[in-house]
Amino acid sequence: MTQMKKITINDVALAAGVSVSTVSLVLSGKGRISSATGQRVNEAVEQLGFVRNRQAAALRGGQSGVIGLIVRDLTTPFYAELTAGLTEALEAQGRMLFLTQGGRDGERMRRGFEALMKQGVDGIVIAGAASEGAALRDEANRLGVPLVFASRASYLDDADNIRPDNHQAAQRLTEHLIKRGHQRIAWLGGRSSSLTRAERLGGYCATLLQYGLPFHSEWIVECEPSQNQAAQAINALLRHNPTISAVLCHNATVAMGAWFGLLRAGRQSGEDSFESYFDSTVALAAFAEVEEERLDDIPGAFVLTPAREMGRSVAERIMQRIQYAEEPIKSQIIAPRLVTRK
Amino acid sequence: MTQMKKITINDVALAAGVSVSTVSLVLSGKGRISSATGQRVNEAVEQLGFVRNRQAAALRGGQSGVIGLIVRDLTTPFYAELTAGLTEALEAQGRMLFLTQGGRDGERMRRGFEALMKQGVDGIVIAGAASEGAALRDEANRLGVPLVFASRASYLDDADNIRPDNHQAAQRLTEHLIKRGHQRIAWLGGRSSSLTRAERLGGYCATLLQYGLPFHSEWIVECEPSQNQAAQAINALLRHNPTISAVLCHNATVAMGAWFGLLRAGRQSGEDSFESYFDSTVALAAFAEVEEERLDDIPGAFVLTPAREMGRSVAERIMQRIQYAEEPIKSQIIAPRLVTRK
DNA sequence: TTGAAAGCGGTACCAA
DNA sequence: TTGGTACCGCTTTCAA
Repeated sequence: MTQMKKITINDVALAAGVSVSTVSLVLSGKGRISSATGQRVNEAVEQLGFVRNRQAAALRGGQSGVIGLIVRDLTTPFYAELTAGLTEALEAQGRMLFLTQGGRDGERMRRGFEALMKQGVDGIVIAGAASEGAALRDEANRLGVPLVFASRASYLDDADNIRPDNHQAAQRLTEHLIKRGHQRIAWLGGRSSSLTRAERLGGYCATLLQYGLPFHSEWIVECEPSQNQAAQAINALLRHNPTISAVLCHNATVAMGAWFGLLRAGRQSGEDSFESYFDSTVALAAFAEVEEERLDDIPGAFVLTPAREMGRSVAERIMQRIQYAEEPIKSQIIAPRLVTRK
Repeated sequence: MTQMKKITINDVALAAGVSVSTVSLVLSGKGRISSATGQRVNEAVEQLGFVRNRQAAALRGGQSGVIGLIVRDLTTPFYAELTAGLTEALEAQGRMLFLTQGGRDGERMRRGFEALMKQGVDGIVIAGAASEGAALRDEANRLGVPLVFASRASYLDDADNIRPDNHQAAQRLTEHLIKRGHQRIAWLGGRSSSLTRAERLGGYCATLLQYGLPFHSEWIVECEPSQNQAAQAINALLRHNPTISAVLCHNATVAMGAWFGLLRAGRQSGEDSFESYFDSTVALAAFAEVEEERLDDIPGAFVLTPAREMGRSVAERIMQRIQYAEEPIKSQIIAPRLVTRK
């Protein structure tokens, strides 16, 4: 309430008894200024509570220091984590993030893009692009704005693209099971329309073949991300294919559902020992979206995509692109991390 | 690649054969302009692919149309959902969001605050404030910037504050159990240092007393948000207090863990029927962070704080504050929603 | 109905 | 080492 009027460098200049250009120089630490005036200016700044207006600065010369993000859906743990990593890295560089949501089907991607352009961002990140992506890429480079894509599966080839290595993730998980003695490994979860799933399935199949293990299409079952459906699905699967000894789950929800299903089936089977039933029958392994320390009751291995790290990589990439306009297109594939318990 | 140079209203004015002021008027739809020139200008805009620079606009005249968010931790589902609701509502009003993270202990709140100020935001939202909050509130109103807090429990009194009604949430959940015939209801989860938990416990106790039901401090057990620990904790609890017939879980993770624990205990108990064991022994109910359609295997009721709605309310509140500077301080309590399954 | 011109808060070049 | 000053892109009186 003390002072409602905005303080500008003029006020500072006046108070310090110097010119605005001097103040500007002190602020940006550019020209060689005598420590005496430097002092005076800084004192004035302090005393008046001056806050520099970056918009004005950006208007005149350089960059706004702001990069825009169009994220598919913040509510998805993966994207939330990615966004967190991205802001972290940007803030560490004194930059900021403009947030917009694209929507699950990209309905609002275009609007977001335009809003960001109006705000004069230095670059744009699109996390989880929809079909709209290609058009925006063209638009962006028509306008000369650096654009980087981050996604969960392969995307456009002729654009910077950072994504997880789904193939390798599946491979590692499958290999892990094989090395633990499993020969008959099934797949549970995901929708067949998912590209991420397709890439993972590729890694799974490849690994099975590589080890000369059987592969049956009936062992690959789709399933909505619901615990209940996963529980039912795994039991149906095992009932029809009792020889299956391990199941790869497409995500944590499915894994939990499967685990619930197994617990109940185990009970119903009338086995004597709880432990022996599961250890001797079905092992679980799953793809995790983020660090799942909380889900520590589910036995088995997880492979996770370090989404936060991915976010940091995205930050670096976009900053490079801003720095060197002529940087060639470059994609980056983030390696998964295998986490085994117990 | 076609045109790297930025198009300004000057270019448009030139192309349309009018003055910049005319273009500006057309753009903002203010002055009365003949539809003829209106046409010409719009064509030029279209043709040149002009994008208006909001920074410049904000510099001269009014607001930047941007509000800043300092969020404790985007990775928490609750805050992610809140943020999503907030951006949604803001975007619907043609405004945008600057995102910064404050950190779990508010380490980076101050930095974020200053960065936002430099960017010239119209207002600031702090979601999940730490101790730093009070200082920032003072700072904000020294600088004359509207500030709104959003949190999971009560916070500062002399500031706008939007939060869930934890008391009522616990009350409804407890009442739900009582009406289903439960008389001996325990509490599982949360840390005793949590204010949210304290408020919920208040509602729980109040309701028990109100119905003349027994209340034992041994029935209230702390527990880390880990499935495993929850599973162990519930079993220990029930072993020592076999008469307990229902358990309130502090969050979904604890609820799942408890459910895992019950499933295993049920098996080990050697009951004949899976269903009967649980139905006749322990019912679960839980506080959920967000819509948990995915967690549909856990039986029992949930009460959830509509975080997304909360985000929208926050958006409205901050916009009001921006609009009417002299608006009095006002807090808002968001009612919970009870969800029962089956 | 339209145009000219004065800023908004800074930056940066050119002189002093 | 400093000061003067012409912009940056747009809004907004004030005249024409």
